[in-house]
Amino acid sequence: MSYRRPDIVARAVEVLDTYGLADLTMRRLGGELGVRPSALYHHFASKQTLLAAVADEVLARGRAPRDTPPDTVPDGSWDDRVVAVCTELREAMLAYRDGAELVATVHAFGLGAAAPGRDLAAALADSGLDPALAGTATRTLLHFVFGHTLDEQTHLQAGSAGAIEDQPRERSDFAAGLGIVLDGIRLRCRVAPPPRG
Amino acid sequence: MSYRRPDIVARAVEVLDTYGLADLTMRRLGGELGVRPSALYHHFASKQTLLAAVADEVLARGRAPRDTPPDTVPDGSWDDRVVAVCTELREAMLAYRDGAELVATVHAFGLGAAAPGRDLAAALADSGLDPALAGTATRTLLHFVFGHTLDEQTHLQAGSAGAIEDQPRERSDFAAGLGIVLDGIRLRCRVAPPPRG
DNA sequence: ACCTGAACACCGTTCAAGT
DNA sequence: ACCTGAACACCGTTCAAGT
Repeated sequence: MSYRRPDIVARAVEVLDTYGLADLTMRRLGGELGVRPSALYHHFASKQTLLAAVADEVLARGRAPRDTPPDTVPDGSWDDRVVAVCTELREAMLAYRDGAELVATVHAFGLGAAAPGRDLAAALADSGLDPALAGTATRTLLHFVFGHTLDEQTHLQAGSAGAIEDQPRERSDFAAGLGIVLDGIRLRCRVAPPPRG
Repeated sequence: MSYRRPDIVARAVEVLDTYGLADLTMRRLGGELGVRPSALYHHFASKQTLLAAVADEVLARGRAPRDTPPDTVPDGSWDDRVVAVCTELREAMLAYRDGAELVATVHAFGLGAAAPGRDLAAALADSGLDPALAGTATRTLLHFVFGHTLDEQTHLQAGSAGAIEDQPRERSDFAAGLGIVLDGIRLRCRVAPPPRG
């Protein structure tokens, strides 16, 4: 049974948060679990597969509890939902050391971390945009959130001293950047020209 | 004299393009140069420093020849120049295997690849945007170009077979995504409402 | 100044063999 | 089914010693 997989992933999250992504090695994780590194290959085909599972776990933990059942249509306007998904994604990655680097890498290589993209696509499906443009918009939003949060976390972790005054600047920068992308999208989903005044 | 540094970087670009970023190791590069790996540490303090130099070389080679002297104000409207810088950045990274991964990583860690950011900031300085927003806009554009091109190059290199039909789809997707971000920026730099008609 | 030789402290992955 | 033991083919980096 794949019954120990969750335990291995949970330990891997601990190692990630404590020592960083560079020190999350198969040998170190094995040592932490009291097991030879080769034993891990009975549960995961490769290190990349393991990292994908860790990225998905980080995202799952950062997911706000939804009071609506899974197959209910989410409430709120499509753009409010886009902001919610992007904000949640950023916060999920910031919650663990090197979280942004891990999730962005796993996503870039197509191994996992696909949930935020699905959520964004679902929200944009209600925007009235044609499917091709909605796909472009989804990817553009993801690139923004990944890129911004990677920068933010790198700078945050670089100087633990100056982190106190960097945090608010970056926080508003996230909102401002997201606003830029979102307005560009909004401009394309009105069939009629925007109302003047 | 640092007279061999350019030779080392040139060889490193060859190794990158032939074998990929994962195989661009100090040991392999040393072997390619007929030298022990430890000899490289007389020219570069670390592998990261070397990679930064390689990234800057890739960007320099992709730079279109400018017929204007360095300290001349570039011609064209600010947004045309933004499109030019982003297009050139994408093409420079696509010109070498794993170019996007290399340049994006070096930039994220703040080790190099700073020229495109400077060029974008210079263009946006003429947009009438206030400096803080211009900084946000610069970073948002960079995140888009890095993220898009990383995706594009990964998919391009994954299937060499289907690359023929993927290329045009991605090419127009780049223009479309850039258009979204650029329109969001334009919306913020008009003090007066846009002229109707 | 530039490079060698040799070492240090690691990696991911495979696989026969044990239980 | 799950893990050990041992190996294979590598890493980045340091540093005394050579020329």
